[in-house]
Amino acid sequence: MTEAAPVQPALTESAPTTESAQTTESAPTTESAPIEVARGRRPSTTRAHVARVALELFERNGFDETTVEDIAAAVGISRRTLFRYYESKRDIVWGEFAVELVRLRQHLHDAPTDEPLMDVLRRAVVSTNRFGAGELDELRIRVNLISTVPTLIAHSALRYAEWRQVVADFAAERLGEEPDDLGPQTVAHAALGAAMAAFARWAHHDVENLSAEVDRALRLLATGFSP
Amino acid sequence: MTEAAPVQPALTESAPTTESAQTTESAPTTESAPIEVARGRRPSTTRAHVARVALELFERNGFDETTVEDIAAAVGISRRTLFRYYESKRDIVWGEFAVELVRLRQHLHDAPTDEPLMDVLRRAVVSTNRFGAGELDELRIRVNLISTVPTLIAHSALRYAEWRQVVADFAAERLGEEPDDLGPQTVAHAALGAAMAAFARWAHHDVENLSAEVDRALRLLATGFSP
DNA sequence: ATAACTTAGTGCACTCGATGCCATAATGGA
DNA sequence: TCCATTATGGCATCGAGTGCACTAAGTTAT
Repeated sequence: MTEAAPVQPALTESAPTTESAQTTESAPTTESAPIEVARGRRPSTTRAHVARVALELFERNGFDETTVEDIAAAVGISRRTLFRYYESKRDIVWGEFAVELVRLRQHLHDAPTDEPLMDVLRRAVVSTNRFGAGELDELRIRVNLISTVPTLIAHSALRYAEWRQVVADFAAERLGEEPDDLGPQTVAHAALGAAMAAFARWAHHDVENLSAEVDRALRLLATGFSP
Repeated sequence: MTEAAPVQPALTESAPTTESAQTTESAPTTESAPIEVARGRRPSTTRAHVARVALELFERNGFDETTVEDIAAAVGISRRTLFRYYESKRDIVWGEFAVELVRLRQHLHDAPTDEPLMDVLRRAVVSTNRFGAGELDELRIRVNLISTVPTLIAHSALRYAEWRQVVADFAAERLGEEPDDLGPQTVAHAALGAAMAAFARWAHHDVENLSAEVDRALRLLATGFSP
């Protein structure tokens, strides 16, 4: 009955208030790539805006009660177009998860090789899950949905599998094994579990500091539960 | 990309070969209940038979490629009736998981109170996941599906949440905390992770002994990954 | 035997998420 | 202006579920 999202993305872009999109957000700051000028028809909205509108509907009326049609209408696009912004209705709740994964992988990769495995892991997870005060409200909504709505609990398994892969790859390198071996896999699964537990408690209970909770959970894991 | 089912049920009933169901399987051996005689129309098939037929189709043509219509036709019942045997197409793959959960809870409950937490847990998980030689083939198919097909990977999260609840309840009692507290939750998540990792390796790789693998994973967990 | 009750099976209509296809709109560049 | 490019939108279709009303096949009581 208790689930959570160990990683959650923040909102980045701005929300078009009027249908007429601002000409401001034209330059995509993709580093180390030739500065291509936007060609073709401009998108009429952004992923972030779609997410914001959808989350509000989800919170107000419930996830299952909100149809894709409803969301599309609220955003001001067609149902078909909505599916071009997000692969599925469920994915809206996960936002820019893929970006988070890249950050996590980078963190793990950059850690000093003499730092103990579980220490690196803990620092990396805590670090990639730092959020500004302005992001916390929406994050709570997301985490609450993900850990509460059956459809989303189910969907979460797919995202978590990706997260574990990142951790397993790292653990494999450290342990001198293959990512599919028992060691790396168990580390990945267990670390995910610890992080999920921390997130769930932060979202549902009276826990103030998310980072601290994640830190605690991963420290607990490193003890083997035998104090 | 790597998932697994920590617990999987065995087949129990027999498969009606002909449409005319055998009058043999009439007495439901529900222990400690008044021996009620079957009333009303007799079921035309069994959950186990449906599962067997469906799994064969899944294995041959793939899970997503097999429609509920296909399964119903192969079993010899209508689509509507199929949904009275199983809540969803996905649930067919999970078989009698609920029964397994009861067994696990019982095991944990019956353990001597002076035995260390992680020892009890390990023994219980290993014990509830012992399968006879005759069941292994079908179990492998189930586990392979569950850990491979995205739809099923997703669905697994719901079942795993139930499994964790059982473990968390037990851990909570041992640790003198609430099931929702960080300790029990982390134990539950981590234990599930370890078991999943073991199952995945058993199903996908050249691992012979499932029980031994589960045992190894849970021992590893108890070390805190710091050899 | 027959009526009454109980349980299982079925057909039908309908909702909703998702997807493929194709036409159309908007935009920058030649 | 015409072209290449990119976004949007409508439409048809599929497949999983679900609610409902009705039929079929049993058992029990009269």
